[in-house]
Amino acid sequence: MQRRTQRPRIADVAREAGVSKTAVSFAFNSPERLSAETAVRIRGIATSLGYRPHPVARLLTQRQTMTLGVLTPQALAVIFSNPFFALFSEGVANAAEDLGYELHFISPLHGSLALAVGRATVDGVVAIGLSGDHPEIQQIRATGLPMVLVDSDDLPEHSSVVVDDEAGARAAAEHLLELGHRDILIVAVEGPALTTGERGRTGVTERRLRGYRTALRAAGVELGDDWVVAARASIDGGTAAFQDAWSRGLRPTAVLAMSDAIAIGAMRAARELGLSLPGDLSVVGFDDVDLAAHVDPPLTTVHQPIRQKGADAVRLLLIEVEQRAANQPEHLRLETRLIVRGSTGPAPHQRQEVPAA
Amino acid sequence: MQRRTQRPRIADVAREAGVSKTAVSFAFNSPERLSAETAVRIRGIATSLGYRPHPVARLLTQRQTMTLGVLTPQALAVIFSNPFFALFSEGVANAAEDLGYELHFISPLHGSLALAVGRATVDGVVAIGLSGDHPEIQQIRATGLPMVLVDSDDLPEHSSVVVDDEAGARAAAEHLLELGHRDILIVAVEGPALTTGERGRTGVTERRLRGYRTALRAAGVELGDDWVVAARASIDGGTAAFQDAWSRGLRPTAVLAMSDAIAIGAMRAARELGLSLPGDLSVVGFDDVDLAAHVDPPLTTVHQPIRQKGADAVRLLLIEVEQRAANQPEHLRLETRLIVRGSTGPAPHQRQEVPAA
DNA sequence: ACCTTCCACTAAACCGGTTTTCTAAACCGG
DNA sequence: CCGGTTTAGAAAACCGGTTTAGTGGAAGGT
Repeated sequence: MQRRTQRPRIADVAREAGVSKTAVSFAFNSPERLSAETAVRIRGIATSLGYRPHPVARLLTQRQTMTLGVLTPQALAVIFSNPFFALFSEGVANAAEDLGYELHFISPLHGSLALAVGRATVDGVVAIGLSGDHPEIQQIRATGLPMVLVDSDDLPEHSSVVVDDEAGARAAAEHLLELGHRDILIVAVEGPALTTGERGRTGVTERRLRGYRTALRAAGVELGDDWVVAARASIDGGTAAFQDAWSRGLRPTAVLAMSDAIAIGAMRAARELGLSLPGDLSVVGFDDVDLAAHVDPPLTTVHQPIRQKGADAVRLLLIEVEQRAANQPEHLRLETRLIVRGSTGPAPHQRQEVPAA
Repeated sequence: MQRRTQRPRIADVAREAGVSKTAVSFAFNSPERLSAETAVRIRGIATSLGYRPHPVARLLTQRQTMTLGVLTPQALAVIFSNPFFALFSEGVANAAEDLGYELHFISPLHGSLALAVGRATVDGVVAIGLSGDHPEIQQIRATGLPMVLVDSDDLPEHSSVVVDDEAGARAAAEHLLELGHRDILIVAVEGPALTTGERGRTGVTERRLRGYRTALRAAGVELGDDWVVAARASIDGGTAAFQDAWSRGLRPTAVLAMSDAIAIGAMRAARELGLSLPGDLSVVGFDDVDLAAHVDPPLTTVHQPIRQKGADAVRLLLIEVEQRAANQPEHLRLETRLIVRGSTGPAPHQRQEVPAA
């Protein structure tokens, strides 16, 4: 009654072949240390037994996993529904693959990101959207894992890659102001940053908001508190946010959206309310995902080099991973630029008076 | 000159605390087996030393990694640029996360998918687009790793999730035929299936092609060999393919594209050639990604439940992973359905005569 | 014939934990 | 005060490989 229907171990192969474990290991990893015939014979027996080296066991001695982690403070399901993240992953994957690394996605496990990081068998992580005020940041850093921050640079000891969100946002707002808009609705990405009030001054949302505000203030435009709303980072989120603002009586002539998905959702909501684009309403997005150029009307948006962020982050990470020296962290800031397409136009001369939905 | 600047091991903590390795292990994993004060003291010393259990070492004894692999025959960079895959990942991630599993993406390593699978430390894999005639399929199966196939069901021993591609394609073609189209260009997804001629009868491309052909044949429409072209599965790929067909003198009144991205690319190319949509050219896509409803004109396409495919695949995989019994493989076939939007319309009455670009 | 070198392979240590088995002391009822 | 049960922790085996440090015999040089 042997319940040993397990997978064969190296010792089983060794016994069957009448050699030592060492010889079997050599047959797989350094066949030149064995006579050709022995190596072939051992490998033959191994395959006939269905043996393959246990990947975890070999990881234990080879001190690296050849795997990179992508750390996300949100659930993966949220992340993958975000086209921004798909582009970012593309950049990461491209760089990682070139260098022979695989990718492991790390998201909060049982609610704890630190726990997930602690369990992860990776050589280093690229953390996207992890800011210095994350509640578990200390524990995460305590793992000692090489880490590169993306879209956050408030942990100077870690290399980072950010884009100039503030300048991009400012350009977006200035564009609308030049077109004569004064009643501008800002739709932010919902997240801890907004809901915790003054904390989280370091996130993407805050930087973009600061850019918008700077431009508006410089133009002498008053921005009412309820003209800044939050939305889930999805098309539906944008639709809901615009509908909500509209139903609260707000009648913007332009929308500054913090992501393209939100912008597209807002456009949809506006259409459903009978508004014409960009005649009645101008919309500016952020990110310039592939989608942006293909919607109707093509979306005016702030371009940021998303793929490159991913690729650069991997590059910086590998500097740290591969040379275990105490190298200086590097901080990259990439440019953004406004891409004017068809979703923005001159402000209507008078406040529009369209029928409510 | 001690070059021991390594991370602390469990033995270091044990020595420092004056206890055995066992006690340290207990302090972390089953503190109830220690007196409360001892457990607290040990954990305190551990943190002060910066100790955390080595994740690989603990994987070796806990016989599972709580990680699922997503196996893709193509490079990850290709994969992530495909909106279809983002949706699929979303479904996979959602299901995996609910069950406490993390995700590891496995793509060919140094050109070999089997090598990558062999090295991967996962409890099972979801293989997307891996057909039975993949050159390394035997080696991949030899790993003995639980595996669920998506978009392929020609390995009966493995559970699988497919959609009714053929019926969907047929519906798409019939829709165009009913609108009076007879000159229909088919743009397939490029891949091994097409380039190897008759081999690979099992892939998505072949099933869809069969659906198109069945409908056309039933309507007595002749389909010239050069009216089936291949394109990279991207917007640009679709643009290039349509331009190429046009420059070869083809003048279709409709396009059957095997992915939404290709369809959108073809629409762009058509626009650039001065065609109006759907007046001069009707286009039908496949997949119904989020994007499809938001382009101009909204894309008529074949909907398939992509997220659900991912979620179902994980569900089937976990049945196999968690109960190591010899359970029966399960084969799911999900439905597709045609979504008619604005990109299709009646065929122009006479062959159009538009100026070449 | 003797010493050295090389070859092909083995034994044992090691990677860093977990788990099983065992033991000494404390506890407990009668 | 005695035998039996807990309790708290230690010792050793184990997970499944890789790597280091040998080792015996054959070949080569003189």
